[in-house]
Amino acid sequence: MNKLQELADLMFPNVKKTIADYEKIYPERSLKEGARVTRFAPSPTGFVHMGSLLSAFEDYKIAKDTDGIFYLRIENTDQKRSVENGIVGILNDLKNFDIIPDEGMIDEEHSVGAYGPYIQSERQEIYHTFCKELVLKGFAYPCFCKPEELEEIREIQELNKERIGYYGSFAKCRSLSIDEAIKKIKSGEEYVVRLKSPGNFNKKIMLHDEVRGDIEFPENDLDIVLLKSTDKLPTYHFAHVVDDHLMRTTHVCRGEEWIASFPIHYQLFQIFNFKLPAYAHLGLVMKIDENGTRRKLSKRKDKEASVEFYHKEGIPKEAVKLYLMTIANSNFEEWLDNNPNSSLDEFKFDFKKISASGTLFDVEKLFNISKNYLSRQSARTIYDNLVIWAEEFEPEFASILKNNQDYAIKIFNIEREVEKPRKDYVSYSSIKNFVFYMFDEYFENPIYESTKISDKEEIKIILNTYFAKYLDLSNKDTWFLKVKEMTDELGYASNIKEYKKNPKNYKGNVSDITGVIRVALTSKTNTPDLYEIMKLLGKEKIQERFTKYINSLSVKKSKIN
RNA sequence: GGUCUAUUAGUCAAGGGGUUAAGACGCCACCCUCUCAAGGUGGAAUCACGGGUUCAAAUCCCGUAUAGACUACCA
Repeated sequence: MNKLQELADLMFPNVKKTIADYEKIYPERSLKEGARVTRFAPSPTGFVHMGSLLSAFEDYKIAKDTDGIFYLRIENTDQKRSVENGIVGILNDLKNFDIIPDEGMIDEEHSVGAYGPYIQSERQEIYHTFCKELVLKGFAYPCFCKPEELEEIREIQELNKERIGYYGSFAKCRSLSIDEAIKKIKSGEEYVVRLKSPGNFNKKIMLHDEVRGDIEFPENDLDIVLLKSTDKLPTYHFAHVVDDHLMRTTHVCRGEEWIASFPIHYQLFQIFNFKLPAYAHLGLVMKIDENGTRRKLSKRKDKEASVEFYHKEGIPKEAVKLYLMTIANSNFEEWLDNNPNSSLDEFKFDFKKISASGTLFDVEKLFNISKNYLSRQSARTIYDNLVIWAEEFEPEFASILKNNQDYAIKIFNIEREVEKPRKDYVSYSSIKNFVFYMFDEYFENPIYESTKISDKEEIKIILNTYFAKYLDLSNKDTWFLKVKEMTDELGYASNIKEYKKNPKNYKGNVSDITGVIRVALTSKTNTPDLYEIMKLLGKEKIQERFTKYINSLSVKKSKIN
């Protein structure tokens, strides 16, 4: 038996299969011409954040636009980062945005699809088979360097202003004889498995990126770690190459942070003689941090990075999706404008329209999209979704809504379901502030905003006159005519233009009058259409609230005196 | 330090040799209007800098600057 074989057997005693066996188990997919296979490959470290959601979404679209396959692979080779129920969490977040994988994990333990296991911790045997073959071919070797030694190498490199890394003459264990390696392993020394890189840093290679075009890199000459020491689980680089080859991924669409390791991945594909998939490196989602500089949106530090944040805010997921689409493909907004009634599935992604530069996450824009989205929903839809949201985040409001279903829907229908609907709700969480005054439960001790007319006696006259003689809700136009009539009678201008010309001739104008009525009924100076509000409130409540308002004024006065 | 990427208004961006340099969000003004939210009209605001190439450069080339990513037995 040759020495290399002995070493390989010692390192991987349990490997029974060969790469060729796996090639048979996972044959090339028979998909129609041009169909793309993509994947989303997160670590189960908790919620999906905006950046990865965007990337998942692009992967999904890129596959679906061609009737291809989109699958979910869980990258849990770093066991200490894994979080309980992390997979279900990811699945739920994706599902929430209608991203349903065709293959991959479906819960913490199970998966569907013929190219599994789809969780890396269960692919150990595969990685070892591939790695063993590398050892046999002289492309991988055990490295016994301790962390301190690596640190030392690094310090020397920094001191001499040399390139940092484990390569060339710095790669001590590379030149270890096979016998020595065997001896060390037998004596129980800890080791990692490293790539014996055949690359030359002074040689250039040209790699193609679907988003950025051709990029020139130096060849990789780093002896990167393939298998980690303690559990012999693969590193990202190695797992990526093995998995994406065996799962027959055609398009690797991932964040820009990976672009620097592209030469490593290319080299591994070369060594194995595997077909290189197409790569697309997406611009990162950024934010401005406290120091005023841009940085990658961070899962840990930025609350707005989490999908959960928008859920709490009550931003409809459809709006988040629309926003993601607008930052994902630059021509999406235009397409939406031209195809307002088409299904989003009809929009096709284009690599050329994916931005290469990082995008600042723009919450204002999201709010605007959300506002427009909500304005197009029916009152019933608003009601249903609001109740669902409120049950989770504002239970009291939820029960009020449920006890007054028909009434609530009528409220939401004010200036809705018309050609140019009202646009004031930006999120479910914002709705209560727009409608609370319609419910007596929230109108027990209203805080009245101040009006232009502040004299109590005058207010009393206005409200009493209005209630006694001019409260006619039979028709919006006649109602307003009545209001104008009263305005003139009380010495105010019913015509605002007229008033502006000669303000001295009047005590005020019609908006001052309606202002008083509005505040009396709602406590607010700004509300939707007064006529609609009064119709819903009804005569009895109007009277009640007028009285309440007038009383509140006297209370205030006596307090001041 | 090294490698790579990016750079068009406050933000997202179109445009890839000749354009009055699109559009969206935001901002401002006016119009409409019973108040808002809208809607309408208009406006301010952009090609990072320096050199080339060219009759002509935001666009091509070379530098520089700035920002970001990577440079882990994290992904």
